[in-house]
Amino acid sequence: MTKGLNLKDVAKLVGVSEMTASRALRGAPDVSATTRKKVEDAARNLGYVPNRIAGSLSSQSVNLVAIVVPSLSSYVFPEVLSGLNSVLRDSPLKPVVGVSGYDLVEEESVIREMLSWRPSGLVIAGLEHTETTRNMLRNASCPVVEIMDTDGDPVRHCVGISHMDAGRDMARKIVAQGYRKIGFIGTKMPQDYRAIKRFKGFKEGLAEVGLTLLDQELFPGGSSISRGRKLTAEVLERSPDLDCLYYSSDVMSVGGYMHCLAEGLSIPNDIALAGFNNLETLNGLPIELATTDACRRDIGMRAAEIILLGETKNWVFEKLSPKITLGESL
Amino acid sequence: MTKGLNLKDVAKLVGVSEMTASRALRGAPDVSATTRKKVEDAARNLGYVPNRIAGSLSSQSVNLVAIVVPSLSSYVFPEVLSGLNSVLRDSPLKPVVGVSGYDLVEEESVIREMLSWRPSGLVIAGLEHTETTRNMLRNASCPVVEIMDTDGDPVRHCVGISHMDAGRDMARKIVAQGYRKIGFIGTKMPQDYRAIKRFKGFKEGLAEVGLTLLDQELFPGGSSISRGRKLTAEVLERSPDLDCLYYSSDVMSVGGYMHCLAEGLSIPNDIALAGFNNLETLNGLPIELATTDACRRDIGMRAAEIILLGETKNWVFEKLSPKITLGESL
DNA sequence: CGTGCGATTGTTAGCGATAACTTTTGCAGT
DNA sequence: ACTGCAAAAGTTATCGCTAACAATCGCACG
Repeated sequence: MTKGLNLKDVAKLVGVSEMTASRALRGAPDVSATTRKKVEDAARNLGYVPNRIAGSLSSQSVNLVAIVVPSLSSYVFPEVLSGLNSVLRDSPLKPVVGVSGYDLVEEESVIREMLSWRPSGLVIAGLEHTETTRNMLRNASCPVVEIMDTDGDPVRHCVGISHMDAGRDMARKIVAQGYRKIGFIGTKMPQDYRAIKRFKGFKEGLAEVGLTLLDQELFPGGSSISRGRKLTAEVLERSPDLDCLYYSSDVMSVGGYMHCLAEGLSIPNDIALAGFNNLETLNGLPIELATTDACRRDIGMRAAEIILLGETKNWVFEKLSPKITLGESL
Repeated sequence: MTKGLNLKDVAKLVGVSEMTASRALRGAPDVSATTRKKVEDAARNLGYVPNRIAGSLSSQSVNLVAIVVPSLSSYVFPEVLSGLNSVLRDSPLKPVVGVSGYDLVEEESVIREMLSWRPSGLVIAGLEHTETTRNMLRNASCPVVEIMDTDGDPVRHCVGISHMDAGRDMARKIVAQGYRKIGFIGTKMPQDYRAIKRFKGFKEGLAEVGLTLLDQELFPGGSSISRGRKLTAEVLERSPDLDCLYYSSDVMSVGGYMHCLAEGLSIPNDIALAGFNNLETLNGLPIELATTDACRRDIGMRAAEIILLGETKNWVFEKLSPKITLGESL
């Protein structure tokens, strides 16, 4: 930040005051067309890039929306971002992304960093935060939206789905399809609160008809097709009786499908599979795998709309309804 | 940005000057342990979040690194980010991500926005930019690194691979394996310059032994498994003679594999497949698909290291060597 | 040719922090 | 008790831009 090229240089070159140059470049009114053009040309020729740090400090406004997500290495959050983007595109607000790595302490530090730039809005995935984080959210002077999840106690605005319900509903569908020897395979298990809620809801759904899980595998690492395949192999090895597997993510269920392909298992006759998220990955597979659509894009869009409203007093609480697809694997 | 909670409030509460409070909170020297503790407690109790806009304007330094990528909706760039992150984690610098959507005009606007915050570094994917963008990059007072690609004319630092070479090398491998009736399937074709370069290099590689493509399909939309499957079906329908298909992306070749599964085609006997990127997706498949590892994580790490050096005069030009995996599909 | 009012342009005063410099404090050493 | 000096705390001046208010300018109009 050494290069000294500022508004004064542009103004001097044109022979107007800084104020006039400022107005011209911002497209503010009260500047004659000729002056505006001269200023714009000068700015372009000099390669002037406005200093938004100074501008924001002065105008007390920042055109940024902070988005904090646990990870970008899955198709889940990029699609939320895409929804956010599609709405923010038509506004002066720009999204800025931070990654918390499924770690509440890291999340706290990322959020503090974001808030220190005084954004016009803050969007965070999840309802679980450190107490300090919750305090920061409460004190923030911009709209704050917690997204993805509605099972809990939002600090401010909230848009998401109930993962408890999603798990329970899938359990009911599975039971309704006649499966009784059911297993669960989850990843990021201690850290991914939403996956835990689905797991909990799922078990409750089974309990409604007196069923319990025949087997389960809770893997601490992240989801991947290869991991899904490996864990499926392990679980089926030790519990060959299973007739249905519910996964915490579609990525994992695809891995399960790969295992079945490799082993020549027939789906859903030998084993039924169900995942979660309705990821794009499911689309080109030879068979359609059961899943729950998590409304990711909608959630992103609604969050953006709430930010644009600028409301910081009457909190929005919006619970979307995820839809289950049975496909051919249940 | 209305809430008035600033350093003065904290200082007043403790009964010290703003300067002392500032020093205490930044961990600067020349503050007694007792005063520091009092200030920290007061800040915590008030829920004070420093205003980095003011701080940066004053100190003329910003702890942000701007990263501009075409898209987050593929595994390609998140992995670059992960590499960047892993290096920046141990520094005071924070990554901030912007998305250009494979659009040079949008890229220009995103980069201008980023530079207006006077970051400590800028990382951009690709070597193709508008002339205005190139000017901004030249004038930027922070280190600028163009990543992913080395076939072209970098403005500043550059870390990447030669996609021309990558395409040519794959062509040679394919020829060496004995295939002669070769097709190509690409996506994002007018916009993805790197995919175009691979395609070009690939055709040159074939030309070295007097071969030309038997068929090709250049799809303007993005990659997906379903798209890969569909296009593979179309191409094989109209050109049943093909013995090998090269795709612009692993996502597409997986789609091709899905087509083969569904149609009962044997790989590589009926048709050989090769993709690009070495995405994680390839890992759990029943067979190992041929691909080129694009060194994405390494590129991210090297870019971060260059930014940390802070060098703005002697440009680094680093060309990494991608490795080809033949797998079982070639 | 002076008046008046809208269109333009300029001037002044911060925004909230920090760099650089100055002043005060605390206390060892004589 | 007094000097000397490092440690601790305070003052002042910006950083680059914009809000708010003040001053001109240009020209239609009576």
